[in-house]
Amino acid sequence: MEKDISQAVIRRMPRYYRYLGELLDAGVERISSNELSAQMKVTASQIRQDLNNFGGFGQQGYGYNVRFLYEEIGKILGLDKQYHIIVIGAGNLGQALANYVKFEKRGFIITGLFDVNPALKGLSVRGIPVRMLEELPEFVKNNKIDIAALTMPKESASQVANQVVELGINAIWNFAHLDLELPPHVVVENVHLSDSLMQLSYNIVKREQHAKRQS
Amino acid sequence: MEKDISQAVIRRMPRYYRYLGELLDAGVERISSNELSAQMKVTASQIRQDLNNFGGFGQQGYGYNVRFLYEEIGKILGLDKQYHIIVIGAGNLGQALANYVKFEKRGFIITGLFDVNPALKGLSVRGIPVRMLEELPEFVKNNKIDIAALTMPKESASQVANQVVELGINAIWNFAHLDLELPPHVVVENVHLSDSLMQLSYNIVKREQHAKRQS
DNA sequence: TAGATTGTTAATCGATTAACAATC
DNA sequence: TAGATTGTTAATCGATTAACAATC
Repeated sequence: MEKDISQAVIRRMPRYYRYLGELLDAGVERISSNELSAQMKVTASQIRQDLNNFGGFGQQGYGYNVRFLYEEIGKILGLDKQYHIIVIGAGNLGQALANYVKFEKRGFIITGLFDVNPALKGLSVRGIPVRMLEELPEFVKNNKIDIAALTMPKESASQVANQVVELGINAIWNFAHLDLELPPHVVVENVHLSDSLMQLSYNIVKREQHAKRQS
Repeated sequence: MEKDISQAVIRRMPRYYRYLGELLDAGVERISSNELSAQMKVTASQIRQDLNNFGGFGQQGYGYNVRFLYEEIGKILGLDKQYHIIVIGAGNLGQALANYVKFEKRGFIITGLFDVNPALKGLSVRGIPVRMLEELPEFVKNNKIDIAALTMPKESASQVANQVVELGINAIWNFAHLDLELPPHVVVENVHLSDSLMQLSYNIVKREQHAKRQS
């Protein structure tokens, strides 16, 4: 059994993917770890180490073929597959996800939108009708769903997460501000916007203290 | 000059803050690093080390006073101050931020909403009117703004970021999917939703490979 | 072949965990 | 005072960087 790749490496992969995509769009054919290092402001050593966790994608004396590396990283990230997503919570955030066309290009297809608010009945976002939450079991039975995005208030998130897992969905993109406790086979990715905002305010305060110390 | 505290520690602070807030709401008065460790699923050692970066908040033989520690972490994160935020890009995501009342409780006040789309003229979210982007310089001159949240498409993000910095705003909450290149005094916090989604799909693929190997 | 650049091993640096003396 | 638990030092572990032999 091969060793697990560290989360630090995984977090960097989408960024490599993005830079390579831009190079590809710009018509660049090959790139060395050194050139990429300069653009991305990470060490060339780190780039080579990171990539070699997954295999040898380059060639001595040449560097990396941009298109090839782009596609390989895409495969590593699972972007060669399709994922059907339901969004639970059809407020602004849920609608924002449903509207974000870029996701579809990468194989993430928003298939359903759910809410408990009857006022949203009849609303449809990019052709996807908002369904009432009680229709969820039936819907999941009839449609292969890979991911549930939770964009409802945190009060109901825990319960809905359990329900979703019981219905056989094993991957959750969690925007609710709490830690979900779920069976180990369930993959959870958290987006905690308020944590992010607090990191920002920490850095603002730090900068101001720093400035004060200077003077 | 004291040493910089590592980003790893900073990223964990909002989570401590959240758990302590919940303990406070639950009426818990004191907690030991060991009890907290069990709840948060991190080591007690890490909790003590993290906190002692900022000072000794506990007491031997007693543990930590929940309310005191909660408030101290709040101060560390700068939550004892107010921040005025403008959101540039009044699409679903921008509206979601403007609507998120929880932020206000922590001192983050959405003060303005901007967009280039004339169709949004007249719209108002939680009493905040959507203004046209050309009104931005005037608005920033007349209002003290601390943070600009960028929720517009990435194509214009770089240019708007530069403008915002020129107008004297030195903190950016960046939702656009690109790396902003700004002067070093500007604090940037990125939220890259598609990176997050790719990490999720990576973990889905990993789990499936794992399951296959088992069988 | 000579030059360039990878893949990979070794060295360093930093972060996490363990241990325990200090002290409430 | 005895017991509990912190604050902090030391040990371990892991991640990053440097160096260089392999090789295109």
